[in-house]
Amino acid sequence: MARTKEFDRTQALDDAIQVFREHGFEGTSTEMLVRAMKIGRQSLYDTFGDKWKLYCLAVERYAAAETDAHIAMLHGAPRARDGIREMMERVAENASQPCLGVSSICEFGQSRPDLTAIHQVADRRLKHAAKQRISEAQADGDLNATLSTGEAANFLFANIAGMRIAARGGADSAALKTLAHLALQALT
Amino acid sequence: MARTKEFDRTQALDDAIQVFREHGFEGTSTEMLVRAMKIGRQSLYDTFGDKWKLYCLAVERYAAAETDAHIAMLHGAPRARDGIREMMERVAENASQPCLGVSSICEFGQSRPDLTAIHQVADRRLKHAAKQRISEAQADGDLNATLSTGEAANFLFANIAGMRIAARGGADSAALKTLAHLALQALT
DNA sequence: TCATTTCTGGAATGCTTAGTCAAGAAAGGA
DNA sequence: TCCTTTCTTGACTAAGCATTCCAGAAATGA
Repeated sequence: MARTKEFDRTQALDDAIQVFREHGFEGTSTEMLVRAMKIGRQSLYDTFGDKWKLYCLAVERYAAAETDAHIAMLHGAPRARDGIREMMERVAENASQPCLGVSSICEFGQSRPDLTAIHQVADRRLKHAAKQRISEAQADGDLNATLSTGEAANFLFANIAGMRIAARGGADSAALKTLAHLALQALT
Repeated sequence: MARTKEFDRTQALDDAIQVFREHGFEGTSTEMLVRAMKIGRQSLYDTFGDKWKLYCLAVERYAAAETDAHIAMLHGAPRARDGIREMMERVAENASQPCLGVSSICEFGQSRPDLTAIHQVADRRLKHAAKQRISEAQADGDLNATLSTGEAANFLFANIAGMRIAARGGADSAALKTLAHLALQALT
């Protein structure tokens, strides 16, 4: 068998993610995709099926990467509370680029079961890690121990989404940092 | 001059708002609009110009009404802190329907100056009212007076957006109420 | 060199879209 | 009654869309 030219699927998918982040699903045409991905139209359809499947793959990959990054921050400091702060601060620093997770939830809500399933997988994993770390911080006396860890985690995630909307609406870096700080302080 | 049949522009615009809330700009076709608005296609173009102008009008009207409702809640109780709480609780109660403000910011970011201008008008008005009421609550000793009123207002707005994203992602009413409560408590 | 495989790019298909046009129905004033 | 205005309806145009088809280029193993 002859092994022949192969484009980098992962790179192409990352390029697609960038386009979907900026323009959403409906706002993105296949023309925009093939240009950004630098592959032929046929390769796109052969490799990814169709536009919707590609979008789902993009959301899945983005969510996994984003979850990894959140968890890495959560565990990036010995003290649990510092880890939580680093997670929130990283969001503030990266919020100038739109979030595909927020965008896809906003665009489709719960109307597409396959998309909802993708979100749930990432959500569960992140929530599990966050609850653990929140629990630790509570044990350290750094966070209010009367709060349920699940509620505290939900609050952090809602604030992350809020920060990202604020950023997309024009909030500057300093304002985002303040939001991150206030969200963390709320759990103290 | 003969006054003749006239459809209700305001009602038609409200119908358009409903469609745009659910499907966004790109996800809405003129076919969906004329059906929902119960007017002829020609009437739509004669009255509102084109799809984009109709969308801007819808966002503007929605933002004005939503701002009015927020402000009404803010002033719905003698004690400033209660007014702020009522604003947050109303959001929790109404969050099952998607927010056109969040949606349009998510879909277009800062890329359309006319849309950005519409948001800014509503934002400024709401922020002004919120800052006043926050300031009162601080004077009452109900809110942490070391916080800048602007930062506190931004925090509340970010939490409103976060609650709405959470709701669109499937959060139930109890979870939203908890988010509202935590956001308010954060400013104490 | 040749064969095999994969990617490319343009052309074609068929559907959907936004927006226009034109004929006529509805409604009320004169 | 007739006239004027506004709304409706369906047909139409022209562009854009996702997707498929096809001919050939690129790349590599034999």
